[in-house]
Amino acid sequence: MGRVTIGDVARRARVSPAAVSAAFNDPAQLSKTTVSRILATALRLGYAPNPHARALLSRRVGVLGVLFPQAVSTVFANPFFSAFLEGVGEITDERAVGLLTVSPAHGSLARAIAAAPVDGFVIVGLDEAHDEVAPLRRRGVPFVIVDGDSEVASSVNVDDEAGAYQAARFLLGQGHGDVLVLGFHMPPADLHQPRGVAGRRLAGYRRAFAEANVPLAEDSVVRTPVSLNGGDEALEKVLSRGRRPSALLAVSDIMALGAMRAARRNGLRVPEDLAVIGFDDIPLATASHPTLSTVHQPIREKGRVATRLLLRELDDSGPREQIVLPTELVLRETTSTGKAPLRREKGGSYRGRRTLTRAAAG
Amino acid sequence: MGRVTIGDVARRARVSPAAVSAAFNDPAQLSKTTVSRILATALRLGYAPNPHARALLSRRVGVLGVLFPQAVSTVFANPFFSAFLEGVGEITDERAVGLLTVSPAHGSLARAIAAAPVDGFVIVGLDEAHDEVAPLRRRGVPFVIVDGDSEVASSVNVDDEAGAYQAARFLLGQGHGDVLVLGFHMPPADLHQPRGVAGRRLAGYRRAFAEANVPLAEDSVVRTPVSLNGGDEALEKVLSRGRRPSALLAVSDIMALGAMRAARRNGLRVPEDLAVIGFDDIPLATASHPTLSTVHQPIREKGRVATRLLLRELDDSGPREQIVLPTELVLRETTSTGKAPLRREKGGSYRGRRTLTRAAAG
DNA sequence: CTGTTAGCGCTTTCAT
DNA sequence: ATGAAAGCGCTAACAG
Repeated sequence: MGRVTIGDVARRARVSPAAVSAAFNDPAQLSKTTVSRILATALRLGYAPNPHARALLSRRVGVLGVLFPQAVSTVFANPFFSAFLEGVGEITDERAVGLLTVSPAHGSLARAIAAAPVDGFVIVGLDEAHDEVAPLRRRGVPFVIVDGDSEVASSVNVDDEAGAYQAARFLLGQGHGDVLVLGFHMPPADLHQPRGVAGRRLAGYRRAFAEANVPLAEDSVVRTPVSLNGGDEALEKVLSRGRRPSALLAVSDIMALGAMRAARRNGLRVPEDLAVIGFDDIPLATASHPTLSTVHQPIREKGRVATRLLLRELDDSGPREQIVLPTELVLRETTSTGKAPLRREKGGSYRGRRTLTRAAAG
Repeated sequence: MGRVTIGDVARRARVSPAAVSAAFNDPAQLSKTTVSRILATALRLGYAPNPHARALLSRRVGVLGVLFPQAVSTVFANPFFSAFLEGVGEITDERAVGLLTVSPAHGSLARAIAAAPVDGFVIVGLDEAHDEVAPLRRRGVPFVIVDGDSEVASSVNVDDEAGAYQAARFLLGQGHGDVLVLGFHMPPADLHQPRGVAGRRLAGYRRAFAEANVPLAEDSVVRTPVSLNGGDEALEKVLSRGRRPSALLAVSDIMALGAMRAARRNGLRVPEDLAVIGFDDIPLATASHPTLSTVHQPIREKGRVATRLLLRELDDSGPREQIVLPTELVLRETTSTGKAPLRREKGGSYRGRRTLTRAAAG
């Protein structure tokens, strides 16, 4: 029952620990017979190398961390993150490395980060400058930022502003007067100056409203958690106050889907009574009924790109890059007016890659 | 840039490495002034303890592994797993431990398992006797089996057979003659004797068919991947062959949702032309339109229970348990006939807990 | 209260 | 082709 160590195997096989190590890692340098004898005893004794000891020495664990700004349980409730993790998983699977999800949770994020046995981090939704990121830098653990600002670290973002702008402009162009906006729930401190993704999407909406000369009243922007229930309850509350918006912009598809459930429950038909445009284009957007119009962003691709960037940095200490992926308005049934054919409209630009030379980070 | 170690801090602070260690882990045993001096130098130098060294000594990393039988990218494509991970995450967050997902992937599962820096494993969809589980036992890493058979390890399952039976019986009771079954895609070897969840759900369906004296033809059971597209393509193919089933039983909600998409595309109305019952009761089942009738299983609860069981085993070396959670047929709109009120039917039983005494397991 | 000593389990020179 | 010895970074005993 007590864990069997390399020493135990060595003793039983009448060789040195070094020989056992070699038998596992570089069999060529041992004679065939010793190797097989060692392997046999190892098997018989049920020996498995201790990953921690190995990692301590090799400075490699074969694990990539993914850092979320929210509790793990909330993260998995949002298909956006699932899709993102699919992308990450494609690469980690291919490279046979594990995937460690870390989140703020009960204890402090800082502690969790500091203690995480990983070779590198993909950080989602946090700016490089964020306090939580400091311990990583301290530990000298390489990281890539996703959906957040960065100057020196590599990062992957999408053109949120342009996508949001397209969505709002389309709705306004249809003549909708009362548009309800479902935004990200956020700490009060950030409310008047939302940063990152939340800020960019809202800014896109606002630009369209401004251009169309339609005022966007403060009570038309409802902050709500990124979940089915979040969207559902947000619309429910608005409807219960007697307001009847004719269109809805949601910063996330899952919110939009939740809102549609509330709409249906309240006897509103989509899109006739309520036009809806989401954001993300999660796989379910095409499986809902009616199918969801939304701002497409390449979610899986985002995960793949970020992971490759990180892995490359780990392997080659390659250069840092800031990447911005395009967004695109996809019109489906929740905005269809009569029998008009569905349209696709090119959204954000692919700004190309700015490659930075290695900076004095970390 | 070179990582700073405890020794560096000790030297600069003019104390011993042990003092530095104490300053971090048990400040009480040091004088206040020394502690703050040490902490200050640590901060200045950018010191962070090395998790591997720490784990090597303490035999604790603060990470729980979750082992899936499929590639990570497939796993995250199935909301069932997301919901399960939500449950797991609730507990790991609470206890401030990380969550490492490991999957077969490119490299061998065995290697991945052996090398994973975790304190314990939640194993999903693999029997205790499975070959892949051996290395764990060898390493002496505690684990809990979910959705799989086990004799000595703790396990969490639901009453698949009973749930499936209820679903099939209901459909058959409605007089459906041509029922299509969407089953789990599986390796050819297992086809004629499916094990575990796949076997139990199919067995439940079969029992209902047998009782109703309706033959279940082999070509009425279509094996398909557990995903939106899997279900979509499966039904598409059947329809394209000219067959028009009046009802569909899917072993997974996500398949059912995919099939509904295919049905809609082919002009079939649900439930009028095609009644549908899924399995799992993922959150989306209530957000789809029409809402999905399904066999409810407490997915998040399953994740929570399994994780608590594992944690308890790690902490107390507590006793092993085999737990079976109940299932329940939930009738929603995809089986509604006319205006009949929705029904709930109690399904599987909560068999209670068999508590095993500690067995001689690795 | 603080410092010294001795490993945790493994790999890696460097001899043999 | 094989073994001995040193040490990765940290902490747990013990002494001082």
